[in-house]
Amino acid sequence: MGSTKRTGRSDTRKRLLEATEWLFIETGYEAMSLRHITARASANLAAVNYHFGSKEALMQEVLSQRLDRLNRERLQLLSACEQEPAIGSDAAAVLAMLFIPAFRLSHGDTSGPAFMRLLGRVYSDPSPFIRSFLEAHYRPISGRFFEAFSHALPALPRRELGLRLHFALKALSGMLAGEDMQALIASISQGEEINDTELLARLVSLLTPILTAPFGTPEQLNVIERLLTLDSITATASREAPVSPEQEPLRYSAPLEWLKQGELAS
Amino acid sequence: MGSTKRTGRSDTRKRLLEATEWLFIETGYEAMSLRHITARASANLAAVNYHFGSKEALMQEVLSQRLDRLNRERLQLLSACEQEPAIGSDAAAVLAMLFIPAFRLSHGDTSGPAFMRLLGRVYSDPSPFIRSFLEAHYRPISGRFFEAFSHALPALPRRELGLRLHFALKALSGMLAGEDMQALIASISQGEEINDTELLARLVSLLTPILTAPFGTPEQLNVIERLLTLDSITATASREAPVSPEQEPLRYSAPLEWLKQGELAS
DNA sequence: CTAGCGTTCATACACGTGTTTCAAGTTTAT
DNA sequence: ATAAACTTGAAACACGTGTATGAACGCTAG
Repeated sequence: MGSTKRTGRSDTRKRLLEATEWLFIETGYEAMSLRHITARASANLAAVNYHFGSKEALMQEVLSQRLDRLNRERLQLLSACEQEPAIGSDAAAVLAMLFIPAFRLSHGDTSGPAFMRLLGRVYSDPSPFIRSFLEAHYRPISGRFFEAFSHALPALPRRELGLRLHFALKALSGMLAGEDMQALIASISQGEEINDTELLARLVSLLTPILTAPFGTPEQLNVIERLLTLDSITATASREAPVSPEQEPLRYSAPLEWLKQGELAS
Repeated sequence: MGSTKRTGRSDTRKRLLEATEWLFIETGYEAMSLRHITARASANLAAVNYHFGSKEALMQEVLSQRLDRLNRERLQLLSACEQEPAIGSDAAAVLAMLFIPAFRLSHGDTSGPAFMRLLGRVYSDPSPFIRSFLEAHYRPISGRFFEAFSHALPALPRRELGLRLHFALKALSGMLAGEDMQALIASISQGEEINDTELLARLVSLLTPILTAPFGTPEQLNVIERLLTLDSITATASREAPVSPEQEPLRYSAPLEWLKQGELAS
């Protein structure tokens, strides 16, 4: 019997966890107040301090529940692949090993596609608490995957690899954060009848070049140099004739993002 | 004489602007309180409301002063390049046109390398005010540059282009935000005697593949499929033997990021 | 039934936030 | 010098935050 001290039938603890997860996904850590959480969970304000002790402990519980399992399965997949050199030494494959468990968890689980949004939030939330939690919980997996990438890309200096990984993961998290990804997954995966394999391959193929792209070619260098001179010309030209000390304010109206522009003309 | 209503010699307005910019770069919008600002500027708390009216108006002034000029010069450079088809139809070159003015402003100006950090902050700050400001002030340039990219990559569907641009810019902003970029620019540009052209070419060559990479190849699809089966095997295996209902918490210690890992073994 | 324990409730605390007020000081112009 | 305009100063306001306190409730075991 006596497993934990918890005996009674009270689902308010679970309701608090769900409400917290939802609000975190929707608004982020700082903007998510205990009063919002308890209101959404139909619980009393003091309930969170009774069940968890503090806001941070609540959040820690939510994140651990989701991310620990994810990272554990990522490591399992990596271990399983390291036996097969054909896969283990392919940078795109290693990248996919980071994707696939997250992708599966976001599909099969009760949370549904919300899991991806949670990943995006937790990767991009600026709160110090979230950042330190993330760094802490990624400590065991970052080392192993760094070595895997290093093994798949032996020609790349380790410092350069670290830079590019940082780069690629930022791109990934930025991608997951917005609703764009959900829209993409939802519309494409059933609208245009693409299967999971193709969608995953597409995502991976967008990311891998960040890791494998060669340094600037001579032609690129020429283009850059040409642009630099052009830029200095136009810049000095505009400075010689400063139209107004109060630089004319750019007119603006409704928000419009890159993606929406792409949607316009399909 | 009567240009504006301002006559007196009071530099507290300028001090407020500088303190605001510094604190925003360092801590972000929400974490930057008016009391912090006025303390750092050696001004009274009421000064900001007297000179600007509100915290948002203060921030708007700071951002306009920096970003309006940047975007104006970006557009100038784009216009100058559209005359030359050899450059105007190269995706890497168009990407460089976004970089170069920012790069120059961060070098020549009094603000120094802080300008890059400001860009990173403003691109990644989650505050609704910052986001709407950004969307508003990028309205005039996003359209023109989208067309430029579309012209340079005619084979890419517009929707796909929007997706990839969103992707690439997220990666860029994530890059600028951290201190990694400053460390990179500082150490590399004078440590390893690389010139600005090479550094720019390197950054551009990391970003362009996101725009130009082909869709998943058949070999990639095979790899993904193999990984998917492997993943489902390991996942079900671990689910059949659930070690503990309370999943064992991953042990963690000091923070460690990808980049730092790369620095370790040079 | 009743004592005890786990849980919920309303309320209060101490603090930090952006904003406002109005008196005092300082410069500029008549 | 006197008046007007501009600028600073200290204090307070109303609000939202995370946390703490006891009293009341509900169930279950003795």
